[in-house]
Amino acid sequence: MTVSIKEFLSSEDLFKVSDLRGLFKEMPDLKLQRLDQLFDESDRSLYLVLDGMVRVCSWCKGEEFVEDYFQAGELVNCKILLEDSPQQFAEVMSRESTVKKMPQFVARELVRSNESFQRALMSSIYTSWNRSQQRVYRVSALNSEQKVIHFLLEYIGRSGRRVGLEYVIKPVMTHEEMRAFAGVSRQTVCTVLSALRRKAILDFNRRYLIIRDLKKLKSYL
DNA sequence: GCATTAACACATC
DNA sequence: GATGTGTTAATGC
Repeated sequence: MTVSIKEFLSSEDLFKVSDLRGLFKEMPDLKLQRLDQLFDESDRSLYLVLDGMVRVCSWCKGEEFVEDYFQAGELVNCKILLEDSPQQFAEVMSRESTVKKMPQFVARELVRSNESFQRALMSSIYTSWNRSQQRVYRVSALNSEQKVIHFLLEYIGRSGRRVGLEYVIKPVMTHEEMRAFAGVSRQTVCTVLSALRRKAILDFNRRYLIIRDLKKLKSYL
C-alpha cells in the first residue's frame, strides 16, 4: 500500500514536540545562553530544540555562512544520520535555549526501528528543505525590498503569534541576523523595515516585531 | 539605477 | 564598553 508523504506525516500527530521528548527522555537537558556554541564541526550528535532558537552555520571563505535556523520541536544536525562529517556548527540565537542531545548511533538505530521518529525526522527535514528552496527563490528572483519582505513573511509564519488582527514576534532576531536569511545587507534590512514602519504596516524595536497589516505586506511581493 | 559598503551618531544591554 | 539601530554619502556593478 502506498501512502503519500502528506498522509504519512499527518495521519497521526506523532511528530509533535511531546513525542520527540519521549524519545529524547534519557538524554540530559542542555541549557545554553545567547551565542553559546551548541556543537562544532566535528560533532556527530543529533539535537532536539526544546526552547529558544538556534542557527546552523558553516565556514565559507573564512566567514560564517548561516544555513538555517531552528526552534522548539525541531531536530538539528540531521545530516549526521546520512554522513559522518557535515562540517556544520550551531549556536544559540535566543537569550537562552534548552536542547537535548542524542548520540549518532542511537539516532541511527531510531531511524531503522521507530516509526514515530521517522515521521518527526521527515517533518523536520522537509520543513528545513522548504525553507532552503524559498531562500533560493528570494535571493535569485527578488529585489532587495522584496527579499526582506519575503523573509519576514516566512519568519512571521513560523514564529509569529496572532494577536487580534496583528502578528507578533517576541523576542525578535536582530537586523544583522535577518540579513543572512534575507540575503541583503544589514543596512538594507533596517531601511526596508523603517520604511514599512512609516507606512504603519508594521512596528518594531529590539524586543518585538508586530505586523499590523499582513495583507498590505503581502501585496509588495 | 539599485544595492552594498563605510562611516558615524545614537540607543541599549 | 560592546552590541544593535538608524541614517547618509561614497562606491561598485
